[in-house]
Amino acid sequence: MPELAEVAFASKSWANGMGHKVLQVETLNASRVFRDIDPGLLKRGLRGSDLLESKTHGKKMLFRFSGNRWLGLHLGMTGWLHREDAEHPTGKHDALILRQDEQALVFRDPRQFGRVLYHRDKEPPPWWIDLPPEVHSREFTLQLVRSVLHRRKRALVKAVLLMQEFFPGIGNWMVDEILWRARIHPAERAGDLSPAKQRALWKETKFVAKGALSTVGKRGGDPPRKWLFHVRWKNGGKCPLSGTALLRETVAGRTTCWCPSRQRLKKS
DNA sequence: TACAATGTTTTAAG
DNA sequence: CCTTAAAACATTGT
Repeated sequence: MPELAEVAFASKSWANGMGHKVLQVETLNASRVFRDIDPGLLKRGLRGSDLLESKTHGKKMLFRFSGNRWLGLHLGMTGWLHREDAEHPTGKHDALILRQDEQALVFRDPRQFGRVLYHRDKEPPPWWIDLPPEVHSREFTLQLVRSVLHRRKRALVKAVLLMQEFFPGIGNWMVDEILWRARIHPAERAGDLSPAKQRALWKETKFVAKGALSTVGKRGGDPPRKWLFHVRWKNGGKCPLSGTALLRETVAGRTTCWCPSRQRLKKS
């Protein structure tokens, strides 16, 4: 589920826990989400500390606790945050539970592609510095997009949009939404895009990111009505703009949906 | 049964 | 060393 806006929304599930002490920590030690850290260290580190602040960047989440403790989370493919009752019984896929007075803050991830990081230091963790500009920020410039498309000129544009070091937070459905709006075929080579298409890619990336954040990011649920999102998940959909039957095929290893009349592949 | 699922990392090859 | 493509990871639902 989680791309840019879903991550922003999910992080709010723990908002009620801000300013409250963590009384107990439970970790599902066998879960692959702990592949980078010792869950025992995390457990001892967070017990007794206060949850102070949360941030997101792309698909990454960072939680700051008292005592110079930091928790990093990535939701992977099936991860999500939940706020449960204080008496919440530990579930099968509850990888991490922070138990507070009034509630239990849960990180649940059945498929375990998510990730838990822990850091203890006055300064933010090393994995939270030197992050690329958010795609909805002023620093995400046309010039930056052009240089990325040039550096990855032989790769398919679909694959390039999925690279988190350049387009943090953009995931599979957002790429399809962006390319559909920009009228770019997903299997086009990044270096083959005309200057006009490069600009369209930049502009629609910002549009989709901001649009998703102001809808999905605020209230959860779905993006606006006329978006490709609503028709991209199964075969038989029609383009909301042209009415053409949409195509669904694997491009760059991911299921991809596009409109063959709006998004044409330049013949080589 | 077999395949696909809103993601990253590792491995291999060029 | 850089770039690109494919496999791997683990579970659930259709």
